Amino acid sequence: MSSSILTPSADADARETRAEQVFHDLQRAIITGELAAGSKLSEPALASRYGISRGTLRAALHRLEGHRLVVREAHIGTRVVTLELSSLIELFQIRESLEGLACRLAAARMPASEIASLSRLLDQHAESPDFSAGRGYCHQEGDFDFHYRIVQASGNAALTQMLGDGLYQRLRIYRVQLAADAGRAPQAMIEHRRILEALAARDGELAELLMRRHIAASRHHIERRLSAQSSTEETSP
Amino acid sequence: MSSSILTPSADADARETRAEQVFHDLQRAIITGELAAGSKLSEPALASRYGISRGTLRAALHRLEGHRLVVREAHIGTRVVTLELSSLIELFQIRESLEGLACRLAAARMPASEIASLSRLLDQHAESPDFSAGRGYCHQEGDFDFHYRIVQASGNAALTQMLGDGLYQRLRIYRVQLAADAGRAPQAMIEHRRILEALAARDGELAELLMRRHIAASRHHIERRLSAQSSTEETSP
DNA sequence: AACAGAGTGACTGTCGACAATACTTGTGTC
DNA sequence: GACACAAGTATTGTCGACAGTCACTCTGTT
Repeated sequence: MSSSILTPSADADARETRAEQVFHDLQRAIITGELAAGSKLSEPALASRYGISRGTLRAALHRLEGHRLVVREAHIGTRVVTLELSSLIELFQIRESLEGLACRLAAARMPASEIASLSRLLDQHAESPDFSAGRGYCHQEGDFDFHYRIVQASGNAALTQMLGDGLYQRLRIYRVQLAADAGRAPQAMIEHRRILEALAARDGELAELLMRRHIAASRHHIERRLSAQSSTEETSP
Repeated sequence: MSSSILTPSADADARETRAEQVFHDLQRAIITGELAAGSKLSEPALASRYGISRGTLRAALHRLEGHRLVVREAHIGTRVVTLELSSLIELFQIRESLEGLACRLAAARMPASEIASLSRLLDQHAESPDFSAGRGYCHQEGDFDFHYRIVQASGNAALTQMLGDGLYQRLRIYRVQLAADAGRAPQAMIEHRRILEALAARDGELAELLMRRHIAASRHHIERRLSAQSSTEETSP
């Protein structure tokens, strides 16, 4: 089997529809901040930019709306979702609950080979230059890889879809733009290892508890970081 | 002044778009089973049936896809989601987790007036003829009203949207077609009252625990009911 | 000068038609 | 009789154009 760890996007398949190509590209642009949060998306402008018809572009926008990456209002237009601290906290509360569930399920069903593979993934992360420098890791793709692979191992397809297609995409917007997890990489690595140990021991209750604490700690870290950031920016408009 | 700006008759909402009207009607048709699960939705047929263009109908189908009520495949077509027991169990696992979270949050934030209002709602349910007859209640709108109002009281908008726009709609498909909760109404009523008591006592931990048990009991009830049903229907195709 | 209203401009909603792809049917061969 | 292949049909993807609605501007009045 090809050992490529894929993100759920970015497969430029020839059988892919134009609307799907544009959807994926817009999704990437929104996540990376290339399209600023809250900015309006003009249908004629985007259609001509991608060289497609407005109808095709609207299909892509509708898909983005389904993934909660844009909000549409009748006769008004389409805007990229805005990111507010309160919404970010809400998403982390949901993550805490759902990934705890995923951990409990994964402890019972995850194959030993997959557990070993995840352990090697953590080793790779620990050896990466980004991690050694104290930056990156958490707001990289890799962090979601660890979490996402546990979610996949839960065997709950609806859960995997709900987190992978919806929640994680939205969270990546925050991560890229706010660098929300900066400085927490070493502690997060320790917590990841402990979660993996609980999974290896087939202790679902413990794995759930550790994952909930891990995500709660991330949430608290972001809360402190953003509140401090906002207090130093009181003079800016 | 000219008295006839609007004819007050039969115009559902003039500000609602045709595509939105059709979306709501298709959503209703799917939930009620008027459109059978797994059946294919022909764009030309539906467009002519609603008297709209195919482009407009496609917008409605895209919104249904976003709500996970239909699945679309490029160059193949659109089908109503199929309901399988395994998926139903998955959705209940997610509900158990998320509504437990909602209960814990609601215990801290729910206004006393809303708790009193919910108590009166349960009284109404208990007095309804459907409940006394031992049928209904649970797979009525009212059951979701109780649950949904707790979710709303959690104050987590993302959670409310995730459950209300997504999960509950899909669950209603099962409820309508399988009458999954038949016979459990009295027990469910007792559990609802205990959850409400925990909320009134501001005991978030207990409220979460009770809600999780309540939903788990529903899940077990459905599992037993459907396994028994499938064993008696072995002769049917 | 400030506010209200009409007019203009742009954008979104909707439509019908054309092209590309998938499914169906009929035929021929083994 | 069954299977494989090819033509035909139906359905989906895409496009350009028209109509309705909203936002902005400019003018006129108080």
